[in-house]
Amino acid sequence: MSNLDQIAKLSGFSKATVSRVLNHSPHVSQATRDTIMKIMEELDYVPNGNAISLSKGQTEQIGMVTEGINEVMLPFLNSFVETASQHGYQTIIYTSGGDPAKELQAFEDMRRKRVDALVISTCVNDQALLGTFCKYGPIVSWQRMERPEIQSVAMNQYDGYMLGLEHVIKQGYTRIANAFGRPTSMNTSGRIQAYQDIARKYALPVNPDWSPTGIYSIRQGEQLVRELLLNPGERPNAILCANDLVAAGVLNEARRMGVKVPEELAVVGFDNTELAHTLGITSIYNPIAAQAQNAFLLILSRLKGTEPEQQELEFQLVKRATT
Amino acid sequence: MSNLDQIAKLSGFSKATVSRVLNHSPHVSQATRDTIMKIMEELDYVPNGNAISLSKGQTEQIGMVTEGINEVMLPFLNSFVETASQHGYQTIIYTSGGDPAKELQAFEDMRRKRVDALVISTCVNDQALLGTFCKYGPIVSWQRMERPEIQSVAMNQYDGYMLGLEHVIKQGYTRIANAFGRPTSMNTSGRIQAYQDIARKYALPVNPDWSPTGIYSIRQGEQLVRELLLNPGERPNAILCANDLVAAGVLNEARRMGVKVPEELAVVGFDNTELAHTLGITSIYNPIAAQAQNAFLLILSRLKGTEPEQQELEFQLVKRATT
DNA sequence: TTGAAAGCGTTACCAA
DNA sequence: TTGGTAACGCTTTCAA
Repeated sequence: MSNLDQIAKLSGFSKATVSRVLNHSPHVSQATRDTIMKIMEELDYVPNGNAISLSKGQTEQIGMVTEGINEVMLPFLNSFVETASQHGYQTIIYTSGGDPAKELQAFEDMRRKRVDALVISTCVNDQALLGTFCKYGPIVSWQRMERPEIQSVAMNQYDGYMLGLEHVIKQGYTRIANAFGRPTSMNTSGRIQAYQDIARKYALPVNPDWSPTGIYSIRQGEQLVRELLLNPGERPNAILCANDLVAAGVLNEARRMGVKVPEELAVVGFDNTELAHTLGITSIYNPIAAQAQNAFLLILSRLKGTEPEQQELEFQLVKRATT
Repeated sequence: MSNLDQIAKLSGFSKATVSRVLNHSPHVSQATRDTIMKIMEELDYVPNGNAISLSKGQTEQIGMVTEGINEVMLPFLNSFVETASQHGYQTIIYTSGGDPAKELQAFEDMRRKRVDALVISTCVNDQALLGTFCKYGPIVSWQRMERPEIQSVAMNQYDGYMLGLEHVIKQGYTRIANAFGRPTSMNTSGRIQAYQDIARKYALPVNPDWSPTGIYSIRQGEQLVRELLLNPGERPNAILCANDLVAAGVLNEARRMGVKVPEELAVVGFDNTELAHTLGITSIYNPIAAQAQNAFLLILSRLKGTEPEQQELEFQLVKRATT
């Protein structure tokens, strides 16, 4: 493997000049540039990325921290990787599997200069602790954060959830159950707030058993339906879900139990993924890919010290066969 | 930010000794180690990852090359990231979006020493070209490869597909259609071979229109069903699909058209993802997560020069409501 | 426009 | 067990 030193020696110029050619500096004569380029080609030269990173103090790599990769965050991940790559940045995946120590590894890696910045989705560590890492580089969160030092590209879940609530009420459903997600997240508290507000506004029957938290998966959705429908006492006639996976589980199990959807039970998903399309589930469109783009752009502006250019985003309700 | 030099000066020892403490060398007295460790803690010292990578000539990062991240490769990605992380390796995502130039970027990055190795799934560049990069580091493929220099953790698709074929035939279906995947992949040719063999064995009716290639997505599955069932002439009564996404599309559209599944049409998916479980689609279990583990272990053995420890894997048919 | 030399922060070899 | 010092391969500042 050839290096910059060899190119310099062979061409008769200094390392500095060769470096200038590499970095497209205008202060190199065309003749010199040509000579050096030719030799680079002959030797099949490629610059060593580690040396550049060490010298510059930047890696052009961004870490994405998450508990695990699932279908809901797929568009986020894809869009982020794509946008980053368009700007010459790479994305490193850090999955914690819910282990705080493992998650912290990603933040340590920013201190170690392995990544220039971090984008986080679901985090299990204390936010105050994570906030202390902000001095080592930009941290942007997909979820809404309590700590102001960690910027967020989250959208106001209150508005999105309200869209779903108003929709089912307009369709005549009143006994509304909610499968909420992570209990500690601000996304969830926004949704809970929306539900409370609308329950008060329309004087809906409220049953504490109808609003469990910590429901994320298909299986949990299936389980939830069994509990809600087999319980003695009044049944809900609409279920709003934390995401489309849960909605799929709910729909599936309800049908298996012989419950008619949407006649006896309305089901609303969230995120409007392909799954919702396939199964014909009414869902709330959440512009996730655009949020990922915003996340990268936010990081880039912090890295370059420029003004961030963000796009305005909004939720939309996509009505299908389950309501 | 403190560095190794400062630790050395403050402790009164040399950089070499400090480095030994960092790398848990046995040739350091306990007293020295304690002294140095204490100072490191006081200064909140962390080693610079780039400097280590440059010096060692290794980054402990592995690139994953793919056209895009979708539901089918999710378990592969998750399992790979997890396994790699257990061994102290990070995973960098390279998505090409089908652009050969972009895909090549990943391979260039291995030359540049940004990644120590590559794991590839679907590749759009010429395999002979990709093979030339083997001299820069290990390359392991998820798909079966024509080039022997690129190792593969693929399983013999012939066997897996045969499982599905024998199953539908045993259930009495004879007019079998196939939604094959990427036409140029060896995975697909293995499946085609299985179909041809079984068609001959049981003297099945073969219709060229019944075996299209290049079908990967839900939408394509929906489209395919329309073509197959609306065409004049004989209809197939079973469709084996390239993956569960396609099967979901097929099932969905068939039902929408009023075709009874499994009475009038059998549907078989591939990979046995959560989607197949949710929709009750018969599918062929493909131990994808274990393949990803094998892929990493193969890379690690090449990197360390040790003997690879691989686990034996096999397909299984999971019968559900669509056959 | 070009060059010399001092970083960047480690590791690894050879002596002591 | 420890230290001195040359790598590792590039960027950047200061002079010329």
